[in-house]
This record gives sequence, C-alpha cells and structure tokens, in this order.
Amino acid sequence: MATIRDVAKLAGVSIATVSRLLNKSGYVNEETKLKVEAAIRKLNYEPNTIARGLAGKKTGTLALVLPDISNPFFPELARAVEDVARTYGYTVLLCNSDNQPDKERGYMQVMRQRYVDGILFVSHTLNARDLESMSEAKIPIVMLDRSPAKVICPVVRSKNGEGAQLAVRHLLEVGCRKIGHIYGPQEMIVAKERVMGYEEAVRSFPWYTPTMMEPGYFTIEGGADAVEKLMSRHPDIDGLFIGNDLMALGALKKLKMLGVSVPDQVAICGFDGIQMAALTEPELTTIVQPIYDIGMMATRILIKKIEGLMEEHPIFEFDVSLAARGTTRTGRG
Amino acid sequence: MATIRDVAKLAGVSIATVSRLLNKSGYVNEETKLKVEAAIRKLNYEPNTIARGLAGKKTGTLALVLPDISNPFFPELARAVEDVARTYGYTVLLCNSDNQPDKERGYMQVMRQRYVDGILFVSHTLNARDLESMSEAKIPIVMLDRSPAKVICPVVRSKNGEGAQLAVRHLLEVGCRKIGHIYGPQEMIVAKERVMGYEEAVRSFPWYTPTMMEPGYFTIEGGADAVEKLMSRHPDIDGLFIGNDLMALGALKKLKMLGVSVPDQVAICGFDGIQMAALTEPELTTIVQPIYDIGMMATRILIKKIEGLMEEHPIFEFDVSLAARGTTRTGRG
DNA sequence: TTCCAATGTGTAACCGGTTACACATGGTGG
DNA sequence: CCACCATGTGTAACCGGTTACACATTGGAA
Repeated sequence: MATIRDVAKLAGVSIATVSRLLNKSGYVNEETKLKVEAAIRKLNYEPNTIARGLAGKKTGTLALVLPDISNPFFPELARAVEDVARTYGYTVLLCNSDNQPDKERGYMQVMRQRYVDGILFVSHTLNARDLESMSEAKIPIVMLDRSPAKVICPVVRSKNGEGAQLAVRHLLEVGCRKIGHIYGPQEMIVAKERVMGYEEAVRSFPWYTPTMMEPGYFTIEGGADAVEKLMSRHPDIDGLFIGNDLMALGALKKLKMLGVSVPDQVAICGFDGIQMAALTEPELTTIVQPIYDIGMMATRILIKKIEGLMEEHPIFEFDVSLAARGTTRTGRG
Repeated sequence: MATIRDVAKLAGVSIATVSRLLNKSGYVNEETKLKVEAAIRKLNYEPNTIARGLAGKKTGTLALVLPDISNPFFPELARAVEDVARTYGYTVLLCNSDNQPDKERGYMQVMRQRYVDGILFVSHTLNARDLESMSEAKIPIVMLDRSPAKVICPVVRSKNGEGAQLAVRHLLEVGCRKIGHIYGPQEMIVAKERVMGYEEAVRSFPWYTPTMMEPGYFTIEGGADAVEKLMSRHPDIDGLFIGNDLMALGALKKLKMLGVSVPDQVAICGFDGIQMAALTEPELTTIVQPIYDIGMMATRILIKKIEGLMEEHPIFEFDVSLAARGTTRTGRG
C-alpha cells in the first residue's frame, strides 16, 4: 500500500502539501494539486484511516449500542443508522448490551480506546456517571428513548404517552368497554410512559382499577404469560393495550390457544409497528413508531455534534400513528 | 488519558517493558511486573487501540458484510457474530451491501483503510477479483452461503439441497400429490441449490413439469406475487415448497386473500426458520437453519485465521432440520 | 518605495503504541 | 574457566498520517 510519503515523492512535493490537499485545509496551488492528484491515481493511494485517527483523533467511527439486534425492533433502526453514517463517511460499530451494565461499561471502554467519534445509545441502564465519563473523553452521545429527566445530551424518541392514549381511544371507538394493559419493565422509560398514557386515558372510567394492568417482559413469552394472568383475573376484559408488539404477538397467540377469539371477544392494540405485526392473522393493530426516521434523525444529530455544528442538546419527539388492523376490527364499534 | 510513557515513567521502567507486559511477549521480571501493574492501576491506563493498530497492524476489528440487517434472517446471525467477536476481544463493523457491487467495493476500501483484521461476507455478488484484492492486503475472509466452486477462503453454510429434499419429502408424507416450488434469485447459490434439491426430489413423479416452479424475490411481496401466478397456472397444486420463509409468509397471506385454505387445500413449507415463521396462523412449517451456530462457527474460523491458527480453507456445511407445523398439518397424510 | 496580507510550500514534532536489536547478568555444561 | 543460553531491560526506529511554525513570493495599499 502506498503511503503519503510515496505520493509526496512521486509528485515532488512535501507530505504536508499532500495532506493539505487531502483535507482541503490551507492553500494548494492549482498546478501542484494536479501533480499530486496524478500521483495519487498512479499509486492507487488511499489514506490510512488508522494513522489519521491516531494523528487527528478522528476515526470516522460511530458506535451503536442497543440491547439486542435480534429483537425485531432494532434491525430497522440499525439500518437507518448505518445508511446515514455511510453517506457521511462514517462506519458503524455494532454493540449488543443485553441491557447489562457491565457489558455497556465494557463497550464504553472499547470506545474510548478506539477513539470512536460518537455514540448512539439505546439503553435504560446507563447512568449519569457513565455518561459523564464519556463527556470527559469528549465523545458526543445521542440517546434514543431515554428520559429527558437530566438533559446532558440530545435525545431522540417517540411520543409514547400520546401513543398509548391513541391506542386506548381507538379501542374505545371500536366498542371496547373494559380495557386492560400489559406493560413492560418499568425501568424502561418507554414502558413507563406508555403506562402513564394508558392510565391517563382510562382513569375516569368507572370500570378502571389498577388490577387491570399486568407486567410482562417485552418478549413474546412475556406477553403470553401476562395475558393469561390478566384474563383469568378479569375474564370480562374486551380490549387490550399491550406495551409492545412482541408482547402483543405473544398475547394473540396465547388467546387463540385459550379459545378466546380476537377481535370478537377481545380486541388488541400493540405498540412499535414492527414488520411482523402485519403478518399475523388477524393482523395486529398497533401504534407505529417511525423507526427508520428516528434512526436517521439520531444519526444526523450525532454527526452534527461530532463535526462541531451543534452545541445544544435538542430533544426530538416523533409523532406516532395508529395502524388499525384486524385485531381491532370488532364489528362492535 | 494516560499513555504508555506515563506508565513507564511512574513505574520507573522503559516503555518497551510496559509493552512487553501488556502483550505478554518477551521476559518481564516478577517484581517489575508488579510495579508496572500498580502504575497502570494508579493512572487508570488503557492501551490505545488506534495506536496499537497503526504500529502492529492489528486493530481487533471484524467487518460483517450482509445484504440488509433489516431482513429477518440476518439479525440473529449478526448477534452470533458479535457475541463471539466480543468474547475474543474483537469489535464488529456492520455493513449493509444491499447486494450492490459498488457498495461492497466501497466497504472493501473502507476495510483496507482501517486495517480491519478480517471479514465475514454474506454475498452472492462478490467476485473472485474482489476477493483477491483482499487477500493481497492479507485480510482473511470467511464466506457464508457462497458456492464452494473455487475455494479461496473458508465457507460456512447449510445443506440447502438436502433441506429442499427434506421439505418435499415431508410434503409428500402429509399427502401432497402435486408440489410446486417458488424459488429465489438464481444468482444466489442458496436459491439455486434449493431448486436443485426440489427437482431432485420431484423429477421422478409423473405430475412434475418445470412450469411448477415460479421465481420470486426472497421478500414477502415476492412470495405473494409468485404464488398468485403459480396457482393460476396450476390450480391443482396441493403443496408448495417455498425458497425462503419471507416468501412463504407472503404466499400464506396471499392464499388467504385468494380464499385458498392452508393447509387443507395447499400445504406450505418454507426455508430458514426465522422467528416470524412460528407466529402466523397456521404456523409455518419450515426447514430450519441453525443461524446462530452458523454465525458462531464462521466467526470462530475467521478469528482462527486472523490469529494464524489455521491455514486451510475448510468448508462447513450445517445440517438443517424440519420444523413441522400448522401449514402442513393436512389431515390427509 | 515600503509594508503587510494573502498565497504557497517545506520541516519537523507529534499521536501512542510495537519491536528489532543491543546490552547486561547469572547459571550451567564441558 | 570459558562458552553459551536463558532471563531481563532499555534505546530508538517505525507505523502513516496531521499540523504548528517558519520561510518564501507576490501584489496592492499607503
């Protein structure tokens, strides 16, 4: 592989000149420029990113830290991140944290050691101290999902509370008279916000009691288990708002096994808008998050921060929308 | 951030000694070792991966190049790769190629520029010349899926032909008398092998004609379109072997729309074993590939090659297995 | 005419590691 | 007693870039 010194020698200039041309920094005479470009072409020269990183502290690398890429919510997000990163000349490191603090810390270390330029974080585990350790290292971070409690970095997220209310309103519209909720782990802000949205929407109804809520794990099995408990406690529930699509799919499956007909006996609305939701029978009604857009926006913001084009810590909240499908086509509404 | 020179100074030794200790290369006196370790702890020293990469040409980075992480087949693979990589101290770069040669070439360039230690490739686009350009740069590659036509690097894959035959045999067992096939793009080796397996299994039957095969795009829509064409050409088909699960899901959906009952009128068997296949109603019978294991094995081999522990170019072919589910529960068999 | 800013280029230090090589010491076999 | 090897450590070059700084040259304003 040719180095910058080879290019300089062939073009009869100094390496500083070549570097200036490459980085469009400082002055370079038009003629010189042509000579150097010719040399670059002849030698098939490609600047070495590692050397650049060492000298300039910029490696053109973003890290994407998420709980688990095999959770169907994340691939589309990852895709968006990678697409945007690539168009700006960045490369993406993939990190699965499983929401385990020690894994996350491990990655943080790796990132400092690698001069990662910026980090996209999907996590509810990360605490403020960890974030600070990153800002000491001057590595910009953008959080997805996280609460805006203490804003110390930009946040990109969906309007979870509004989405939950949208879901409940829809269930009411299609004729539900008693609507339960299956919620995810309350350490996760998104889960909590959806619970709050649900309560907000139902608390004025006489039928509502807190026992109409049931916790689950944000997985297919979690949804299946929770729906069974909830339905045995409140057999007369005729509508379910479920905290994410994965749980909703599990619940749908379980209800079928239990001989409960969906949507005739119980209508279901999920949350997220993952692909799989459109494939079941009946198709799952859900609150759709613009996953790709969220990933795009987060990455753009991160790159802006990296390149020093943004000082503030904006918070972007994306609107969600209802995809009304088979699991709420009751014929009662 | 502390550097190796800070550590050396504090410990009262030379940087070479620190480096030797860090890399467990050469001799280090037990007492010296303790002093240096104390200094490392006190300074909170972490060796800089970038500098290491520049000096030693090893960056601890793997690249995973696949068509599209948002295709449900790949997240589990990616997860396996990242898991194994992490346990060996490697980091994974995620690259979506969309099977576009120019994107792939772009990534190749990035990888050379970054001293990526090794590459995992899922591609049917990559040609021999590209591969050679990588081996010139001495970057080990492991291919997933690719044909073993010209073995110039290790290959890890599934027994597609056997899987196809398994599928057809199963369809026959459950009573199908006329089995069609929807296949994926023939540039893709896996698609071709499945076609060949199908033909092998059906060609001795009197009902078989090549018109019982229909091409599709390995997507949900591709499967939906293909099944419609195929069924209008051969309305008496009572079993379908479909080249991948995504297409099978599309076909299932379309048949329902067309009023064809599955599995009563037409039984369906897919290929891959993606999560979603177990969620439909009826659940999709499919040929399951051990996706996670494939990813694990490929990554292990790659790391072995990187670390010089393997010279050969082995070919691993994983067994596939039948997951008999609702779409083939005909009651005819 | 003088001075200064804009333009253009080269030198050399630096980023933070790895490693070849030289050198010292002490024990062992012949 | 000497040669030689295993052990232990330091010096300095090198990896391939970036960039501060010094040093021309040129042209226009004062």
